[in-house]
Amino acid sequence: MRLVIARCTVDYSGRLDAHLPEAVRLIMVKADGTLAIHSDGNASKPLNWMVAPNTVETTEDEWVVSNGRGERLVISISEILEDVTHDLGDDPGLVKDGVEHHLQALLAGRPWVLEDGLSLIRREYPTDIGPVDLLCATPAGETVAVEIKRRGEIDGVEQLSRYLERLNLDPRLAPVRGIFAAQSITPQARVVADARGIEAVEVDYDGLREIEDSELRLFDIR
Amino acid sequence: MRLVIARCTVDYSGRLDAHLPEAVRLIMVKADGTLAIHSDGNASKPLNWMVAPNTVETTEDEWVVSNGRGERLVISISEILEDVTHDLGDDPGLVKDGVEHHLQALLAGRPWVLEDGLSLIRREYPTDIGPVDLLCATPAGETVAVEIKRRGEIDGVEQLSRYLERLNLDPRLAPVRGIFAAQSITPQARVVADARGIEAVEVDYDGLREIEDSELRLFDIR
DNA sequence: GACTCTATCTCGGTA
DNA sequence: TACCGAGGTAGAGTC
Repeated sequence: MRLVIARCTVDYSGRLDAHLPEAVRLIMVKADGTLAIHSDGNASKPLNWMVAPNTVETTEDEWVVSNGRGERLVISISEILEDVTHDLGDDPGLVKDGVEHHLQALLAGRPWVLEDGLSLIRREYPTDIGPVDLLCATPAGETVAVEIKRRGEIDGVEQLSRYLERLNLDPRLAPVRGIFAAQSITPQARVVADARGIEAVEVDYDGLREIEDSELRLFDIR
Repeated sequence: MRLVIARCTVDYSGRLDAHLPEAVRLIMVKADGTLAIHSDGNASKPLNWMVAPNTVETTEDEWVVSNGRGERLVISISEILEDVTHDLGDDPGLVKDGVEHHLQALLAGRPWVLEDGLSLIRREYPTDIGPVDLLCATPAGETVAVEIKRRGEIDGVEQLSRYLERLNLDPRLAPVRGIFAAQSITPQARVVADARGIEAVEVDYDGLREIEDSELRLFDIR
């Protein structure tokens, strides 16, 4: 990684056109060529950037970064105040916990916590407007579509409504009803779900994870 | 701005839980306290971050960043390889061109490119759930609501549907139909638009801008 | 402060 | 590769 602090102007042309007047900024260049220009205040995001894969050509007072999709970033440098380079090596990467995907995996393994007797048909059941998180069946042979969110808000209920609309066009599945599952559900989302005949269920993520842990210990499969 | 390159581990707890094993990384601290941790590859985004307003407490081998919303970032430092600080001063800021707002301005000036004979009633027509991009009229006196996006995806059709629902409650306007305009429209968005009786129109931003340029030259009003 | 919407969104997954 | 959905979305604007 190379870090340069310099007085510069910047022009970007690509997905839009943008210009930065002269000022002192940080230019960060990563090992893969990804480049970002940061100011000191008022934003965690860079002012300008260009992600790899790209080409960086540097002369003393001008850097030209371009890529294969017609984007071009030109940095004109009038003064360099700092210029350091370090090899950081590979990063072992981030371990995340608590995201929607993990919640989906937990519920796919035990759909009966959403409704007694429910069993999984498949995860990510495809429709022509995108995949349904879980498609399940009741003991009576009904079909149930489940949409899972970490935070249950109105757009999630609308997403499930769209899926139900499409699924109910399929005579092999219809009638399909919906369950909206989330760690927390806003009152507004609950109102909309009720109005559409969709059941809204809050699930206890930490509780589910503990159950999973104890099951794993029980069967000694760690 | 302070730039530290250090061997460290990181733990974040807040909107989710995340952990970074030990490795060499860049820690960037901006003047307002905004902090970001970058690796050298595979991402333009930081691995972890915490935006201002926050509190940063540093001891020699541990930095604790916390904010008022229960988020907490702990950096355990085992070795510092670089530590530089520069005052970058205020940044004059970015000038942009080519975003949705411009597309809206261009289409407001010539709505007939969306549909023959269409004329503008007003831009940013207010409803109680937000402003409609363009409200237009046909020669026959029909009302048409236009939603404009750079990229036309399902969310945009959903947004227009909500506006149409509200607008059709107003007896002075009803019936109102919709046009969904974007530089590109996904097949899924098109399916949903069709199902709702909304017309989906792809528009050519560069072409529109050229037409505008030639009109300006024609009337010599530059 | 709460709500809404845009974004050079970025990023990961999948067909 | 293109497309689609999630995101600790971030950030700006409005009320």
